[in-house]
Order: sequence, then structure tokens, then C-alpha cells
Amino acid sequence: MGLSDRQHRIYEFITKFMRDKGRPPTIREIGSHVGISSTSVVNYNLNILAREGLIQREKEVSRGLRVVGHQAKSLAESVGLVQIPLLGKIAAGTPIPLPTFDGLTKHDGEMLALTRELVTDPEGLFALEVRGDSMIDALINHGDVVVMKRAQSAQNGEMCAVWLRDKNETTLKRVYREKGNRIRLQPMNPTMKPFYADARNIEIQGKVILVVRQLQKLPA
Amino acid sequence: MGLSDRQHRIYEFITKFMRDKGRPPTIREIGSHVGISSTSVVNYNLNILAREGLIQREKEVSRGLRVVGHQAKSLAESVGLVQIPLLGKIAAGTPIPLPTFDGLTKHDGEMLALTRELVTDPEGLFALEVRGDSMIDALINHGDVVVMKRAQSAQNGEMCAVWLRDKNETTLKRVYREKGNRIRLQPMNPTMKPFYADARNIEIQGKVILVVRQLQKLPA
DNA sequence: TTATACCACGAACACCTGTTCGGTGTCAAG
DNA sequence: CTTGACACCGAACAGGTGTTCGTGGTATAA
Repeated sequence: MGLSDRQHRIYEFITKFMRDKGRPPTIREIGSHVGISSTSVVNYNLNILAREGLIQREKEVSRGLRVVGHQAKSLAESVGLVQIPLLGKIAAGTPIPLPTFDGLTKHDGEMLALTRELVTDPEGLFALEVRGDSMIDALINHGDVVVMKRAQSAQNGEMCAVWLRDKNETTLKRVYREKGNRIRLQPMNPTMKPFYADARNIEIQGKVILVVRQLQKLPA
Repeated sequence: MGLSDRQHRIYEFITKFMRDKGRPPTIREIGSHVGISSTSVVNYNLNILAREGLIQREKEVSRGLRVVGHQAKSLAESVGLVQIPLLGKIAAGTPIPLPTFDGLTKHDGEMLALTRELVTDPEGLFALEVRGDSMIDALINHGDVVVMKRAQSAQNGEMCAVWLRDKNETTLKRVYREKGNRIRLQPMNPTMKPFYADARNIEIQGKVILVVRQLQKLPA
């Protein structure tokens, strides 16, 4: 069920108040800022927000409110950091280094920390730094960092790192299954033409989850 | 001056309570958990904590407490989190929305949390979501989020958002000063040719610090 | 000893705060 | 029309909450 305009304003006010003051507002503070004269109406709408799962309420406790939306979590739940191992470099002419798969051995090299806001499911993620211009058709430049998830297969349209057996080359493309064993590899740049290959000649090495490009300094 | 054992316990309780419940404790809640029967004693010690700069108090407000010490920052900030306001969208045909500059008004929209690892200096940063394909020559796609820093000028080679007065258009390019008033705008994609303009016809709106692209779902 | 901070206690006060209840108006289904 | 669900209002109540005041103990310096 959708929220009324009032409920929306109440929710926004709570999050803003929480961020500014560091504590939840009282019922009357909400009412006066949202334009509700009666505390019972605020209470009424708060119960609806609670029923919809947007906030949690604690009974008979002053300021017993709590925003449970994902936006609030990124602030409060500062534990919401995800550590991703930076496994190495990726270039067109080499297969990508894959993570060791026992899941226990800790990666002792560099780690990349990202918030859960950006990577929803941190399972099986690893990061690679791109060398060279070969993936420029995927809008990925030298120096970019790609965060990938281990995968052997892909849904239609997912951006994947694909090893081309016949060319001995890694490429980043969107993968679509066509009729038979034909696979269409679609560059991310919409001005470029797709590329077709036989399913037996390609090997999906992982899905691309995130691309991060830092521009403080020029790529070498 | 050092803190007494009681003050130390009070401070620890406040931070723990705040973390667990998402709101500051009342004076009586502090008293009962720290073992102080009188509210005035708690009040007395809270004033000392405030004088020492460890907390902030708001007068005559229930739960008017706020942990402010560097230890509180360690929750969000020493982990290296930086909050960046997501100001809106950027498209080729519109000037970018710039941050209000009074430094006091808080942004009440969405925030983007990043680690300091990625953005070294969080001063004056803001984020925009790119609409449309017009910046594909800068290797930036529809849906990408660019993190920018407010700036009127740029060093040679820095990636900037440039407003082209004669074309009424925003573009992202590397900026180089040439002889006279000539400015060279170099697309990021090395296969593309640079573009020249008169310095009086362009306006630098900010430097691009970071580009983030999420690929979980297809860009619309 | 006296004086002076410092720290603590309990009680009382005035206001704040969540809750509840009776009542009003609107709108769609019966 | 009647009914019921929904959204809202104002008022009142009981308990929560910050503040203040008078009091007393303990240590250190005069």
C-alpha cells in the first residue's frame, strides 16, 4: 500500500531530524513541523509507518522511534562495510586471476572497502584493476577498478568478464543467449556493434558488479 | 583533566545505548544503569562531560544528549566513511546543480557513503547521477554516479565538468590551457579527438573526483 | 580549626511526552 | 439512506523528564 503525502513528509522529517539532531523527534515535534495540530493524528500515522516497516516504535518511551530504512543503516550501521580483496590486474591478453575458493584463507594483499549501499551482496566478490585500453568499448579505462562476483553462468543482459578461447583474450561485455549455442556479446557503449560467439568458445569468469574510477591523478 | 570512573562509565553507557537503541538515554536511564540514584548527580556529571567536550547537551530537551568526541566519530568516520550529498541529476543540456555554499544548511536528500580510501579530501564534495548517453566520450554512461568537487579553475589535465556557453551544454573533459586564451578539452577516450574552445566561452563547474557505476541491473 | 572545592543524595517542581477517548467529516460499498 | 472504513481533531490523563534547591560528606590548603 502506498503512503499518503502526510506519511511521506513525516518519514522524511524523522530522518532529517535524526541526522541533524542525533535523536528521534517527539510526536509533537513531528506534528508542528509537518503541520499537524493533534498528537493523536501523528501517533496514528506513525503506527501506519510502523506497520509498513519504515520505522520501529517502542511503546511508552519518549522519542521511541527508529528509522529502519537502508538509508539510515548506512549512517548508523557503520559496520556496513564490505571488504573486498584486490586480487590483481586484469588485461585483455590474460585470464583474470580468480579467488581461491576455500572461502577460509584470508587474502593478505590489498583490500578495497566499500559500503553495503553499493554492493548489496558481498558474497564471493573480488576486485581487479584494469590495465590497458582494451576494454574501452565497455566504458572501462586503464586504471579503473572493477568489482566482480564469481560466476560460471549469467542471466541475459548481465555484464560479465568473458574469456574468448579462440582469441585468448578477456573482454567485458553484456551476455545474451540467442538461439542454439549462439551467444551475443554486447558492448556497453551503445554506439558499438555486438559481437557473436559460440557458447563453447567462451568462458564466463564472473559478473561485473561495480566499476570505480578515481580521477585524482592521471592514469599513467 | 581526567575523567572520574563514574564519568567514564556514563560516557560508555551513552555510546552503547545510542548504538543499541538508536536514541540517547534519559538522565534516569543513565542513573539506573550506572548505579546513581539521584538524577541531579547524573546531571552534574553530564555537565562535566559536556565541559570536557565529550558530549553536547541541549537544555530542557528530553534525551538532549549527543556524543561528539572523536571516539564517536570512530563509529562512522575513523572507519573512514565520508557522507556525500547526492544533489540530483546531470544531463548534457542542463547546468549541473551546485551545492548551496553557506556550509550551514544541511542537505536533506539522499546521501552517498564512501570510504576515505576512495575520496581523500571530503571537503566540498557532492555527487550527481548522470542521465543520458551524452558523456559517453568521457567513458561515463547513463546511470553512473560522479563525485565532484566544487571548483572554478583546474590544473592542466584535470577532469572537469565544463559548461559550454555557446552550445548551452555540460560536458566532462580533461582541461588543458594552451597558448593565449585557448583551452583544449580532451575526451577521456583516447581514441577521440580533442576539442578546442576559447577560455571566455567555457565555465568550469567542478572537478570530477570519482566515477561509480553499478551494474546489478540494466540501465533503463 | 576553618575555608573551599568537589562530589553526592533526595525531594520537589514544572513541563514534556505517549496514550487514550469521544467526536467530526469524507467516501465508497451495501 | 445506512454502514463501515479511513483520516483527522481536540482534550485530558498518567507518567516521564530535565531542572533546581537544600543538605551533607570528604579531601586539601590556609
